[in-house]
Amino acid sequence: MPHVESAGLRERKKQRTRQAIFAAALRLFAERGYDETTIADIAAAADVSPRTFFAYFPSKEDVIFAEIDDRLAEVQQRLSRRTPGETPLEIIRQSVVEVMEALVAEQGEHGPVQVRLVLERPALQARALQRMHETKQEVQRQICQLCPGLDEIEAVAISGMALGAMQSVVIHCRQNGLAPGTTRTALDRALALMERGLRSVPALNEPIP
Amino acid sequence: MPHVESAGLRERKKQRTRQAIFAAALRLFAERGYDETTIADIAAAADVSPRTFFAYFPSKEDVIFAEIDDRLAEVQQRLSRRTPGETPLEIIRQSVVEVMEALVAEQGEHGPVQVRLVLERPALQARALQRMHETKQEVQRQICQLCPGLDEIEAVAISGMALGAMQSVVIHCRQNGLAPGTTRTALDRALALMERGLRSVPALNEPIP
DNA sequence: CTGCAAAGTTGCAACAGATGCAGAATTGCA
DNA sequence: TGCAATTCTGCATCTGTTGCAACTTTGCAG
Repeated sequence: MPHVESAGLRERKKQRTRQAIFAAALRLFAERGYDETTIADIAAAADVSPRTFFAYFPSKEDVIFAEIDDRLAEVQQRLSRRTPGETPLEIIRQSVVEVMEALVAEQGEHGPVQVRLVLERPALQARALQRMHETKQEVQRQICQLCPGLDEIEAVAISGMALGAMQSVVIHCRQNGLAPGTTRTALDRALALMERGLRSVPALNEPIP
Repeated sequence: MPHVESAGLRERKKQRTRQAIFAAALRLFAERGYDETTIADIAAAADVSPRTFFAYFPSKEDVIFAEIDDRLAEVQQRLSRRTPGETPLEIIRQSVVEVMEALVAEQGEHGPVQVRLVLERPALQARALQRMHETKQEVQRQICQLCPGLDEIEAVAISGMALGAMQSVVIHCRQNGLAPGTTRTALDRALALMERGLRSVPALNEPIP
């Protein structure tokens, strides 16, 4: 019998096929655009039948989101393993930063294409926002667990606030083509603002003429 | 020539047809569910041809969102007309409350069905979140215009924070079946939290054991 | 009242995404 | 080598969506 190693030839072949479909799809998306690429095109380029595509990805959208979803799931896992000694606020800050890093990671040659497609196709953007909302709920659950003294509504508000600010900052930086480092700085400023509160911003508290 | 009055028989008839399609669709969605209702079903129930459906709504989803979109557009319009004397912070608060009220308004007999569908169908939820994001950007633009002394990143963060908190609170209240009044109270608490800042919450700033 | 042009409606054909099903091909292992 | 499980494939089908051309209704001028 085969050992743990690579979990069998069968499994490896499956991974190779999946990767072939993924690579073919992203290449075609980059060349002709998302809507202009059909499942049949992708299947042909990956040398499988159109029907087989759906054995690997539940939908066309999922080709783009599979990786991002994996990374977000990983972050969500990590959220539950916290070392003592930190304050909840520090943990929230750290969580938000980690989620951001999972989102802006542009792995390999396809990352930039994924990001561009999500930003310009409303349907894909909608799905990304939904995934973000799931993450928000996960963060909220963690906050509730971490702070028994905190009302549930407050936990909801805090997670919504933190992830909402992050989401807007990331999208804004992306759309304006800012460098990744700039995004991180912007996020830090946003989080600082959240911690200090809006009352601390003079520009917001002076009556307008 | 016809006067302003009802803008002609033609227009009135169009409105009636639109309403018929809308009502038929919502009734069928409530009875059998969204996915289980086809365009053909809706058209038959509204006594028009399936092709005509698309002359009134660009897609099946739009039957559910047309009204909400209208209300949100109206709120966005109102954002730009502000009376002097208020502080930007007061205006932000007011804007957020107005957006919320546009979202939770359950007009007529179909409102509750719309809300339920959006909450339980991921695809519809995704679209709702996307619309919310557009509103966020509109609020951001207003903040920028209102506070010339404010950095753009900060405006982005503030709108993301405010609308993000509101969004989470509304969804949370909906999913737990809380009364509308409770939602308003919860939103007020969330906004207060945002104004004071997270540093003001003791539970967040004590190290966990 | 009548006819014409504009606006609205409809059927038809076509395409793409998605799904169920059954048979063919492949793989793992005894 | 052969069997059983797994995977791949073709086929039929359904649904949403769009373009097109023909048909019908409506508004209005003469």
